[in-house]
Amino acid sequence: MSEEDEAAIGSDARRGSGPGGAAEGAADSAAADFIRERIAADQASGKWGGAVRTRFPPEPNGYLHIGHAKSICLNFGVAEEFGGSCNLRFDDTNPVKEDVEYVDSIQDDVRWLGFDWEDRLYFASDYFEQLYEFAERLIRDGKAYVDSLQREQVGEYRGPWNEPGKESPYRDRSAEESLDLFRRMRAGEFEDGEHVLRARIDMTSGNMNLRDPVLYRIRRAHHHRTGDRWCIYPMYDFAHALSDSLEGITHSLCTLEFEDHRPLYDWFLEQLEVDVHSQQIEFARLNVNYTILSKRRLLQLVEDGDVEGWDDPRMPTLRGMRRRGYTPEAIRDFCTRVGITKRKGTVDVGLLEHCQRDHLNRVAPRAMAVLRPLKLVIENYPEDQVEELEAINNPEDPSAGTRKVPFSRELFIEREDFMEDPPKKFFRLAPGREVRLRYAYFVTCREVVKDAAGEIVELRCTYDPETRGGDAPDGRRVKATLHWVSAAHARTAEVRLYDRLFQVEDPSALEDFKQALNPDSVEVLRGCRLEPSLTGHPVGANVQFERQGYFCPDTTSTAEEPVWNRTVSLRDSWARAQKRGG
RNA sequence: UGGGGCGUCGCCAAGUGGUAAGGCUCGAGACUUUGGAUCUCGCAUUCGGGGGUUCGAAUCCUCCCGCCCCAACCA
Repeated sequence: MSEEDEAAIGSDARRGSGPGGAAEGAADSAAADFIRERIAADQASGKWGGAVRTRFPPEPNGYLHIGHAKSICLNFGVAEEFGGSCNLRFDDTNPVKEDVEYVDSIQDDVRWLGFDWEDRLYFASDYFEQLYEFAERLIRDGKAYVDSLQREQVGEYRGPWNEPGKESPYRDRSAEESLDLFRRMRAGEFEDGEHVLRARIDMTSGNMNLRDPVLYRIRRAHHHRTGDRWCIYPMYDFAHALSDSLEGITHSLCTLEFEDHRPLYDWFLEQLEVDVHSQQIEFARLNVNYTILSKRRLLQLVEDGDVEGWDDPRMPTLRGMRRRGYTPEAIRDFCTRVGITKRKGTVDVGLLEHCQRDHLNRVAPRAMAVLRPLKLVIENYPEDQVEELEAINNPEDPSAGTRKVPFSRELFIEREDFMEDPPKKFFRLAPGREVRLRYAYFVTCREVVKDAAGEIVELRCTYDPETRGGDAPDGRRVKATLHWVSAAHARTAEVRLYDRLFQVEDPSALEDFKQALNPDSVEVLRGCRLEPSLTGHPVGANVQFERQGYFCPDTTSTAEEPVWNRTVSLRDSWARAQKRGG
């Protein structure tokens, strides 16, 4: 979106390079998708005078999710790449479902994702007066009429796919009569549902959208922007096509289910002889396995309390992902890697996770945190001594520098880093075995202390003072390096580990998608110990807990009671090997 | 059943008549003070199927099969 970015948009700067020079890790010069090819062709042929104007047209009836991100990246991305612009337009033609809560959150989410519509914020409702004029014109031209059939009758007359529909007895109403009725509809003289304005197209068309589609319905509902000024509201097809035209949209990109609406879209623009006949192009919407991307169903989860809200970290909403710690860079990278085609498919969440790890690996500072603490006492380490050991903040980024981490006689290590009776390939701590404590010393386990119940409560170890920093002067090697935290200096925190919200790949295929909800989608760990440098870490700021994953403080986190979310775990080849081996 | 689309590796996805890119996943190895990262190597004789055209087809023709969307006064 910046000037530099636009300047950098060469003929093949198709992918990646979102705002802020985002997706560096993404494919460099990948082939353009069919939409970009088409736009490039239009630009080359001089159609539209080389202009490219797109729009992202959400209906403010829910929160944006990862599926919308694909569309946002496409629309804003294409505009940016071709030196055009992208509008943010709310498709707010159905007041009973829409709310300002959503228009606010949507703007916030689009901005967070990294896109800027500058002063081009529009609402279909801003065009209500113009749309009304267009409607009157259609009536005057004999291309639309007021129908007074009952709602159910309209459906019956439309007929089934395989037979032609029946024309409404009101279809031949004179233009004058229809015009009068339509004006009175607007004036509020009729009850909801009493009349409807329909286009006069073709009741025998194989395309149901052309069987005299409804243009306006009477709906006495308070609109979030126009209040009670209107009691008739335009339908999507009519409003959308004309809003696009009014805004001078050159390429109107939408999802596949609108493919057979295109003839209707074109019909409106042709009949009304508008200046700009926008081109609608359809692409496949995004699907991700183990989740659900349906505003209706997501709303249900929220309303039924299956999740904490729209921003629950397990939700595929942009809000939820943001709270969980997902970054705009990763989401944008994901969207470009997924591509744009007309094939419906389902992308593996693994790709999303990979994109997130890829980004965070490069930018997230490292720290040590023990999630399931096991006390480790170094018997030969001085009782009251404390050393400040130097640790690297990010091995992938030398400029991130180093920090000091306190080390003392009593530490905590991860419970799963010790096994009393280790299997063959287990390299971590075990009785009599020596391992390295990261950035500290080599320690050897001398004794395992258990409580009455036989539970391991403490490990007694000895350390080798010669190995300070983590290297043995005699060249001695260890097979494992463990993270740790000094017991006296550690900060206690709650950590939430998230797993997929659903346990089946395609919950929407089920009769009741809720049956597939994963009962273990969140595991709350209390009493976790964090290294002191993490104290007061800002909400949402990502850090890698070494050997474990990427985490960030939750929105509910406070200085007194820190709460961290795991965004995504690190790849764990040990865990995978174990799983594989049964 | 009428209309509109889509079928290339487990998942995405290039390919547009010249002899199957890439990413993710997965497997093997190297390296490693994160069993992370990185690095090497491997992973479709075959493009939903059958015919045909052609010196040559995933790409052209043809027939068939499969899947998705559409009968809201939702978007």
